[in-house]
Amino acid sequence: MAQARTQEQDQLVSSIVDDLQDRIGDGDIKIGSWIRQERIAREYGVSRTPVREALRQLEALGVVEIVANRGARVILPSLQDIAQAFEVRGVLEGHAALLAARNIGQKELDVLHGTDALFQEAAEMAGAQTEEALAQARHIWFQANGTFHTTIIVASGNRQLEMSIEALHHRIPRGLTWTALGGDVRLLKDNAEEHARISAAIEARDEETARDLTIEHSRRAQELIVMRTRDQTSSS
Amino acid sequence: MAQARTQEQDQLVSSIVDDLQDRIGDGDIKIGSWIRQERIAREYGVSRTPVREALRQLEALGVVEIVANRGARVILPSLQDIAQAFEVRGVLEGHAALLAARNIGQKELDVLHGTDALFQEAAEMAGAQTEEALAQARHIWFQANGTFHTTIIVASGNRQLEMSIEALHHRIPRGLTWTALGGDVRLLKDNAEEHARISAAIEARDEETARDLTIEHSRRAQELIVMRTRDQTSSS
DNA sequence: TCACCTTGAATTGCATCCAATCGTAGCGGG
DNA sequence: CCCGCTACGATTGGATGCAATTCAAGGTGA
Repeated sequence: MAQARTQEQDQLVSSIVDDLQDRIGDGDIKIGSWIRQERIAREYGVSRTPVREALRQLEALGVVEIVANRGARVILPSLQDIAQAFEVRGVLEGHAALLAARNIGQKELDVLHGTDALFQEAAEMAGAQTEEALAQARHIWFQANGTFHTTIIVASGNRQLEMSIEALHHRIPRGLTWTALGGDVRLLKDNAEEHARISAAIEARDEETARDLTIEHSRRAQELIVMRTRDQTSSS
Repeated sequence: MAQARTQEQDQLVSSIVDDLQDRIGDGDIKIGSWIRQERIAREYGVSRTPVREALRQLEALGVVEIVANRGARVILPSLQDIAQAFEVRGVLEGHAALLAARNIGQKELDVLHGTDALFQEAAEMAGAQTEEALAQARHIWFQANGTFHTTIIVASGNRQLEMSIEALHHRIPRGLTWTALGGDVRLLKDNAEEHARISAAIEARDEETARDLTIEHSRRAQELIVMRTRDQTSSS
């Protein structure tokens, strides 16, 4: 096992970082919980050294906080943190959409339009209301949403913008938007509509509209999340 | 020596990170140069272990790149990277200015206006053209510029925005704007004027103007830097 | 009963050690 | 003279060991 590692060269640390990030994103590692070096090291079959380096990176990324002599804990953002992150996200992705409207190529436009159908499909599938259909709708929506935003950001052609947005995303739990949409067909249809309108504005090379719609899109998600979180915390 | 360390608790790694960042920012460690773990470790009187963790953090911060089995190198951003970073910076700080216009308090407003005189002073001092006066002008300008931007960002009240901007700043060499201004009295006066206009817009609670002026301010700095860099590289 | 102290398991922080890798200088064959 | 190969120094990558710290449980005395 240690031998296989010599193949992977160094990417050991980065692969641990990526994997931990995924596990945190997927909820496998709970928000606010402690991450034990020894445990992670055993899971990956390595010593604590690379694990510690990975945790340091996650700290710099804003994913965990390291408390002296206590260890690393997954950061638990407050509702205000999340709301503010969505505001920044709107500004950044809005600008990405503006640039995308200017710079996007036909190929990427096709990819963008390809997601339209997926968003529709997810919305309709959620109508079935069965556990299974919802899970599948969730999967499709995630796929489409990821592709949609990534495509726009890459199409913007601004790598610094890309990095800033990515860093921001790492600081907020994944899947919040989907949770806020809550499988509500009405909301999902609206969501699909918003995406389609943004695509259209980009295709029409209407930079300002693409930006404004994206900001609005982010703000809507933010409001849903805030509302939903308030409901949950007040009803529990 | 190792005993003294037990006092400092853990902040060892973070203090190394901060210090290295400063040294890179000040040009003490050159852009594009390699950072040798052993050397840094000796300088701080520690082993390589905490140094490596610090370097991992700097990697995550986008300050250095770590090449497998070769070490850490201070990232050398291309002119395009810098231009794009300034564009993003304009968008982010523009939004910060907008929020600041909404949320700033009297105390912070005073701080902001306090910088007006400093910018003026720096501009006039640069007129002397002596080596000494320039160095002092540089110092005053840096002080004022740091205070100005920090105040606006903090006054925005959005911590995620603050973090995003800070992260962005770490990715571009410091002092570029000053270099681009090049001690030119005319440019420095313009620069002072721009700052004053932004302050005024914020005080007047004119959110959109504050934002637009800030974006324009960033764009102007970007253009100066691009021009100046082009000149330097073509004339050498 | 309760405050306070002690003790020990769990865990982290750092140092040290060894293996793996890279770049280069030197060497020999063509 | 040049190309390729090898050996070696410099350096990094990861494992291990040990001291320091934290937290909690148990014990002691008033």
